[in-house]
Amino acid sequence: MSPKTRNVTQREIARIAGVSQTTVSMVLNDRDGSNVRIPAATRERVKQAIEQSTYVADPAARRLAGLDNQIMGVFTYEPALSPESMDFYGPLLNGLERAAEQVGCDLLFFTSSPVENGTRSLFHRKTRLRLADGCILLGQQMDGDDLKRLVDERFPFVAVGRRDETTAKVPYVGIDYVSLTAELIERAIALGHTSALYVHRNLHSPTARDRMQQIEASTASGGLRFTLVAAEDGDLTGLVGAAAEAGATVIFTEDAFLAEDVAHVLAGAGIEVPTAISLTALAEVRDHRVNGRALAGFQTLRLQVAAEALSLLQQLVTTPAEEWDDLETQRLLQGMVELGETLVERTSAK
Amino acid sequence: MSPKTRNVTQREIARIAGVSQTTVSMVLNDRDGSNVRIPAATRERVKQAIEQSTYVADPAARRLAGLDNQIMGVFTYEPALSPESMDFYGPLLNGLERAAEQVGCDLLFFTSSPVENGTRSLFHRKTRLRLADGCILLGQQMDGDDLKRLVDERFPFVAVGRRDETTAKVPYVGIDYVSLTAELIERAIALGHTSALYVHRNLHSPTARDRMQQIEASTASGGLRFTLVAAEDGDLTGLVGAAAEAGATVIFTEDAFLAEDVAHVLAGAGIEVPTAISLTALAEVRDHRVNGRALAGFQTLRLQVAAEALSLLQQLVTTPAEEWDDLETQRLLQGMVELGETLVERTSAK
DNA sequence: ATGATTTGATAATAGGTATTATCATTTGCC
DNA sequence: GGCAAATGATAATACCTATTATCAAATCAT
Repeated sequence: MSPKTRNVTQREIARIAGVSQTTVSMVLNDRDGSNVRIPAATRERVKQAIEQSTYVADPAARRLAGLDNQIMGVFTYEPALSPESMDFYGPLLNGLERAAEQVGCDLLFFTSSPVENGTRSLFHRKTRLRLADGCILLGQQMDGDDLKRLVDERFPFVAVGRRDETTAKVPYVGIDYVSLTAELIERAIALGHTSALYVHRNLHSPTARDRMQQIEASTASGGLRFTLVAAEDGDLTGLVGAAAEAGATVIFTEDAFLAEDVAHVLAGAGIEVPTAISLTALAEVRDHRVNGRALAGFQTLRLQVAAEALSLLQQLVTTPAEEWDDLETQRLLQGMVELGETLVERTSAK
Repeated sequence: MSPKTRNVTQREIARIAGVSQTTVSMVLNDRDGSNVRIPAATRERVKQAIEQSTYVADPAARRLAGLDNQIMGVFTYEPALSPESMDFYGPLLNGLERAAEQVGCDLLFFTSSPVENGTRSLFHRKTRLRLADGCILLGQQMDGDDLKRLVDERFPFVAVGRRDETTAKVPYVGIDYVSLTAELIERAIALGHTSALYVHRNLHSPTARDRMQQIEASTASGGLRFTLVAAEDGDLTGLVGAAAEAGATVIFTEDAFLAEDVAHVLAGAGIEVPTAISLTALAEVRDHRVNGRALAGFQTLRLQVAAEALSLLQQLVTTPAEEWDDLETQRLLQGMVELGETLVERTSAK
């Protein structure tokens, strides 16, 4: 068995071409100036030597020397590749992969990140974060301390989803839920609805606040009157009663799964969607169906969000930290309202 | 705005604890021997300093010094995160993620790898392969040159799926399709079948040969007589004729999708599955259904395959290349036959 | 008391790349 | 011919960690 083959280095190339390691580096990086000059002949000789060999720059050495490596970290606060997560992460990861292939960069998934005192943390004692040029953060809920520290350390990163709750200015790419919610409420009003239910889980995430803001605004301005129904861990008793009491003719839910649950509970009470009552999610609906009908809601173009996030991240990486303020680092993409077949004209008046 | 914070290094820790960088390194790695001794007092002082700080070892420097990093590369010959690929890659990636989290390692997806002269190559001029401790290779078809070079360079890697076509000994974890195929044929025989069709695509992949081997063996031994039907790009004209001519009472297909196509063509000819003819895939069937019935085939436990692959890879990484022969580097896992509801007792005799 | 050994710690170096500073040689000019 | 400037190339260094070699001081043995 032959001895372990050592990797070919610039020094090796230099030996072959009869120059110094410095010269090889200069040729590789097309460096040429008043201080360093390399005539075409020498340049060609070195290039030949490289071409003949299997030389590949050592990424570790490059990184140590402070250069970029076209490696972007990906951090998720929960497992991203499980079947259950696919509904949410799938399109994002798909978008990331496509964009990464496009621009020629690799993706480092921080699948380690052990659970420390309850929650996953990006900064554990063995984090390989610094190996990446930058990092994409995915997840509904993310740790405020992580975000703050990333900002403080001037580490290039982009969060997917709006994140302006913290004091630090967090770069993000998200969807404009405010506009979407407003638009869908408008639509319901145009269809003759005056009283609605909003079935939500918790109200702590930024997007939850976005929706709530519009819902409160609508109720305040007398556009569409909302009654809130909290569904703690999917508990929907009280739903039917609340609907009857409010005389609601349309139900908004926080997400598509909740909409399915709601439809199920309504069906149990003999209330048919959408003939008896309209139903719509204030979230991505993809191909969710209720009673065989396409659920109304949003189309959030997660593929584009992911691509935009990677693009922004690359800009951050290639821009010195002092000039980051010149970039638009907080970007909201416009989604689309998906009318579906479950949001229809007001039928039963009360 | 504060100046860019430099990362805290061992040198910095050393300065705080009043020792040398060497000592810090020794403490971190619990080094202690005849040559280097550190009294408990000093050791404690250094540990304190580290604890107080945010010190994290620089992975690039570690790598450059020839150490491992708990980073495993993942290479796929096609996009792995697209919805279309999910059927095949999904369970594998899920298994990888779980196993990686378990053992605390990160996954570096080589999503760059541009297309060079027709096919994707692991070894392009900017490959970041060496940044990983080892690499998992995924994909139905993989490049023989890549495999050979990996073996030659003694780079730790594991292929998912049997790979013994090449001269070099490729470490792999796969499913024993030979046993599964044999078992399913036995089952068909026990159900009274004597003549079968095998509908296949190409016959070049290793698993395709596995299946074919058993099919030929069965035909030769007079167990179950097979007639081959090639479905070039899904073209299934000739299917019905071949079935009639051979008097086949059961159809085997190369994969589940092909089984669905076959069922469709049969239905078009007024032949019902499984009442008129039995149908089974020689591949993973998961929750594929034909005429509302669970398709017969295999259960290949891809989650376990992925976990086993990562486990083997870790063994390779932590074992010097000279001793690799002592490990079982070619592993076949036993899958399970999934009887389903489309492989039934022979009905129509011919 | 003095040579041998143990103890505690560090200087020096490797690993591969990029950059800065430096140097020797050649060319240009009058 | 002699000095300034341009040219071609390299030595030295930084990046950070792990390891090997080295060294001074303290302890031991006789």
